[in-house]
Amino acid sequence: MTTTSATDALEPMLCFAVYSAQRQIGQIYRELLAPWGLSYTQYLVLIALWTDGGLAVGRLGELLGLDSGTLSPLLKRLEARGVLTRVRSATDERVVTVSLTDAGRRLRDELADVPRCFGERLGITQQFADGLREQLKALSEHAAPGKD
Amino acid sequence: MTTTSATDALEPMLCFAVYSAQRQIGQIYRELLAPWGLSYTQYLVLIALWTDGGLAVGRLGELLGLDSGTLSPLLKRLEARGVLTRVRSATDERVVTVSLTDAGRRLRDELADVPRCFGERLGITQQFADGLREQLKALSEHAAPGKD
DNA sequence: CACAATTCAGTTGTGCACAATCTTTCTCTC
DNA sequence: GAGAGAAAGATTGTGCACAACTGAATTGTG
Repeated sequence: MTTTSATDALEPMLCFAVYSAQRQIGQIYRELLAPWGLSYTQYLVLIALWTDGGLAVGRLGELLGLDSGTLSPLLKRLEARGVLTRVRSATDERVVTVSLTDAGRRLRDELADVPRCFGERLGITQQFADGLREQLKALSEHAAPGKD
Repeated sequence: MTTTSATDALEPMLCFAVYSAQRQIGQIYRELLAPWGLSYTQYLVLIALWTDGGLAVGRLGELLGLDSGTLSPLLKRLEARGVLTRVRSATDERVVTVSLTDAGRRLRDELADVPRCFGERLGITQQFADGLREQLKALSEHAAPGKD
């Protein structure tokens, strides 16, 4: 018995646990956001913009940890959908400022239930979620490049 | 003061913590695996095959939680690199069995240090890693679709 | 046996993530 | 103010993840 299976090799790896959890979470959000045709990353961008209107692309990238290679096409798609506008700054022509349209602001109300639905789908207590989040934050801080 | 910034909206979200952690982990593996030109997912496939030689594509997918849409091209690339072979089963022509070549088995030794290097880069204790892994596992089990 | 349903892998299409590169604009220094 | 360097965003190219579909092989049922 207990023939060594590949499961035994993968299961003890922290990285695999994070990788799997992230993909399951992505799956839940995919279902929750499907009615609006939004991806998880697009949802994160909206959250940022609901709080801070008029963000530069670079600032948005800092907040989400994404570069222009990811954000540029993503923002273009959201603009094409009429959710936001991309306007080149008058004072610094290099900067593009991203702002929500009325439709984009309306999404805030329409998507108001998403966090609650996500919590229900996970079925964990707030304490558990907060504890896990704190530990992941600590992990991220350790892993951070620590710019020499 | 304390003008509400988008950071305050993103930081309390567990999903964002997992998302960020996963991408940081991916970054570390990208650097560690760069000398071999392997992606993280390719590395996971190798781990599975080092333990269980001769896996069907479907079984590999079960282990990693990936479908053929992801695995087929990935395995094709690894086959082109001479790391593994894909052979259609004689007893059931639908099944393709994936096996390591000698070169693929040699990678096991060459990559033996990767887990240790990863642990060092994270700079956390084994206890912390294990605790986190257990919690993520619990999260995944809660999140699992629970096939009705 | 026939044939409907299922299974397995592959393919297609979309979007994200990231490295590398490019262009434009700005800034700094002389 | 001219030119070197930096900064901001876009573009290109690669690979992963996943939905949807295709085609071939197998299984189950009558």
